[in-house]
Amino acid sequence: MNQDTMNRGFSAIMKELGLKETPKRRAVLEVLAEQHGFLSPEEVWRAARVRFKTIGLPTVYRNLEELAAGGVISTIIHPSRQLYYYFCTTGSGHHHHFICTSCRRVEDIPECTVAAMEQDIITRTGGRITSHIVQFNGLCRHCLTDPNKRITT
Amino acid sequence: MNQDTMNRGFSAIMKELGLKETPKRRAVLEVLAEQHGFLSPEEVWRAARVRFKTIGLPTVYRNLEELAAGGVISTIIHPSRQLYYYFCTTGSGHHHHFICTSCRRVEDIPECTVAAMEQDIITRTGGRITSHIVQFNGLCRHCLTDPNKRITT
DNA sequence: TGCCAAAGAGAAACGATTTCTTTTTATACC
DNA sequence: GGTATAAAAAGAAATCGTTTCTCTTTGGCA
Repeated sequence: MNQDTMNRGFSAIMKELGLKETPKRRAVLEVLAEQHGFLSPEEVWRAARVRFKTIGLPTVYRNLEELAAGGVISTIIHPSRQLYYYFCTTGSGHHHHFICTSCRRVEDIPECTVAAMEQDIITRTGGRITSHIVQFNGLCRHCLTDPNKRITT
Repeated sequence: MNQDTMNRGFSAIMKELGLKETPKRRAVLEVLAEQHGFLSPEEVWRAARVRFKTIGLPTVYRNLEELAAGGVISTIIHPSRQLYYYFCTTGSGHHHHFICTSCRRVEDIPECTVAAMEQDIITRTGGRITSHIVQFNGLCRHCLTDPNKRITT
């Protein structure tokens, strides 16, 4: 994804979500989009500070939250229960992931599988599902076959 | 589950896990077993303090963790990302849940569904799964049909 | 160009969870 | 039953990810 594509796409995204297009907000999104895997809020902050001498950690938290609420980025709950963020290139909409705890690679889980599971639960319990956490943690095939292929960035 | 059954079962559980059978540890387990739904560590602590004037919150945390590691109780990640605990009466082994965020009722999700999903991901990605979070949050049929049926304890 | 609500800075608070040190206690062995 | 020992617990304090607060700045529209 080149800089132009990114900028054009990001402007549209901000507009759609009714968010002002500020440099800080764009930076937060850019940092994530340039990344292979998921990042912690603090990691996003450190990367953003390279461009802006002053950018507050609360600003990063707020923007990550807003962008995640808008479905632009997705949240990853690490086994440590820390929250990480990931830029979904697979387009908009709710996602589920298989995350590599070693290299931080993220792979999509087909929505249909989750939808079927959800329908099964609704039928079985008679309840209503308001949200869910479906996430598989492990080692991707790259880390599995050759630990040196590990991406640490 | 009456007191006798509980005590006999609990002793065996402690022994199996190689844990000393202390009054505090038994209390933590009893508190959870007497409960309809999931509890926070602090709620367990408050309930346990009724029996013991002195029981530390760290003690509760430690015991909950040990018992969860042993598979005796299961963890629930609330949408707020707070950790809750739940005593599984469905026997040992890994479980998945549909939790009611209103009355705290917990219903099991059939393991087969999750297993199929896991196998699908392994085949598709070529990776290895080391852990997962599969949890559906919502309102159970009781809370859905009649909010007054809500169990708040 | 100026207005104004949204956004951000920086400091401070928050709160769940963990760590540390000392004391207590359950269990194994005599 | 008495004792050694390693696990367990108390209580206080630290940790640290996250949020809140107040004041200042700024993007977007009239």
